[in-house]
Amino acid sequence: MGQRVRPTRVEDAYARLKDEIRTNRLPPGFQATEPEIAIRLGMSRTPVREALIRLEAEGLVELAPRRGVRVLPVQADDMREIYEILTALEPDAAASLAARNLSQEDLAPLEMATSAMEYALANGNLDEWVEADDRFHRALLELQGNRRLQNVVTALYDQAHRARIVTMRLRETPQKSTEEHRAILHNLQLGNAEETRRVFRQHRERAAKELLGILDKYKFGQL
Amino acid sequence: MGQRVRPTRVEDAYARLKDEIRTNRLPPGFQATEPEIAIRLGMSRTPVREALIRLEAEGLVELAPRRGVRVLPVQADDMREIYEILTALEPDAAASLAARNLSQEDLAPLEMATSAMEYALANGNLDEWVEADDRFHRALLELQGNRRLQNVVTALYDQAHRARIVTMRLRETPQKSTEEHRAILHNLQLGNAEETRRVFRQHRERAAKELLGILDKYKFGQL
DNA sequence: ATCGAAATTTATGTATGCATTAAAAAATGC
DNA sequence: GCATTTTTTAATGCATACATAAATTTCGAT
Repeated sequence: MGQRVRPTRVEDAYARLKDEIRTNRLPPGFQATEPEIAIRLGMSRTPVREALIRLEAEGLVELAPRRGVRVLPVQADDMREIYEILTALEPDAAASLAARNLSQEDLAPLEMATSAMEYALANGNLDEWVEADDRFHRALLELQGNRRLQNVVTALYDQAHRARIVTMRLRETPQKSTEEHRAILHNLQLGNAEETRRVFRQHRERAAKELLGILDKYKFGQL
Repeated sequence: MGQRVRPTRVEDAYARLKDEIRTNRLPPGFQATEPEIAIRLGMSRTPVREALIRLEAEGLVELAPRRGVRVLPVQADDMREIYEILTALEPDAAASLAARNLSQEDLAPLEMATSAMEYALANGNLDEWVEADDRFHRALLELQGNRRLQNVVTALYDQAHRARIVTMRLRETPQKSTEEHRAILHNLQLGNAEETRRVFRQHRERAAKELLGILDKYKFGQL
């Protein structure tokens, strides 16, 4: 299979930093210099720098000229931008997938993710719910196949993920959202492209509205 | 204004390489090692490397383990991916712009780009036509305002640009395409969101079909 | 001539060194 | 005290050094 290459330090730095950012352990606004990060990760500045360039390209950090790296905040306006794009992209992708009339087997990853969401919801496990939600959307993209689309959407998810973690606790339980996922899956199974698109679009628009409402309401200065 | 910082070598390397790739002076499939590029650009490997990482993130080159950099080809499948995304994004963006009922003045950049296309078409200046077309789409995005959307679409344009240059010569004159731009602009002026979306979507779908037809027909092994 | 092993070359990943210059701190004058 | 200048500190951009390992060539044996 894919020749196992020994992981490089750059990859390590990239993965670790990205994970810490995604999970808010390196919170928005966090700032540090290259040497500081290098020491923390136990390597020289070179691989750290290269990892940071990648993270910057993905929109997770900003490399300020003399102040080092800053983890970018995700504020209401950012989420507006992100959801605007997702609302345009995902329903289309789902519709094209529905048109392909996939087998139950092909759709299994979506079925599993949906069930996991329902299960997590029933148990009030919000973190797990968010993860399952993520899996659903990623699996859908993978099935759809457009690699560039996957990259674009994934990058946006990674940016939005942090805000979602925080707002998760400030909203009602995601009952509605879970039902919508089930409905999307149902329409994918039926191969109903137009209805899939409609339901998905509505899902995104409702979710965006809800999330933005919370962000505006609580006015996170630096989220 | 934005404090003029002396351009760094990384920026220089990035800009030069990107331009050479965009214009096919570094054609798809071109391959070189880091030291080779460094010598060509008159700098050490370090800034070259950092520029290459950026270009890789943008999907223009591939950093193969031991073979150095390779300029990525843009084949039919790639264009299919790119146009699928653009078809989902741009019509939506245009529609949201139309809904804002912009003034003639605001729309001036689009007017100028459209006129330039018509002029270039009349004079059979295809290179200029492509550039004006590019300006139209970029101006529209800028007006629309979503920064992330701009980045995503711009990156896709940069990838597609090279294929467009080549196929330009193998197709009929872009009469139809030019008219469609005029129609899009017209609907933006009228503030007709739904019709703007429809016309734009049709524009994208027709353009994609045409371009893919040419790519499939001529079967560019390595474009 | 053909194959395989050993030697050589060289691209990469990473560390380190260093000049430049921004920022912070200290010192000076009012 | 407060503002201003000087000094010090230290972060970055870039060059260079170097170990490792892949690729290539050389060489020898059959």
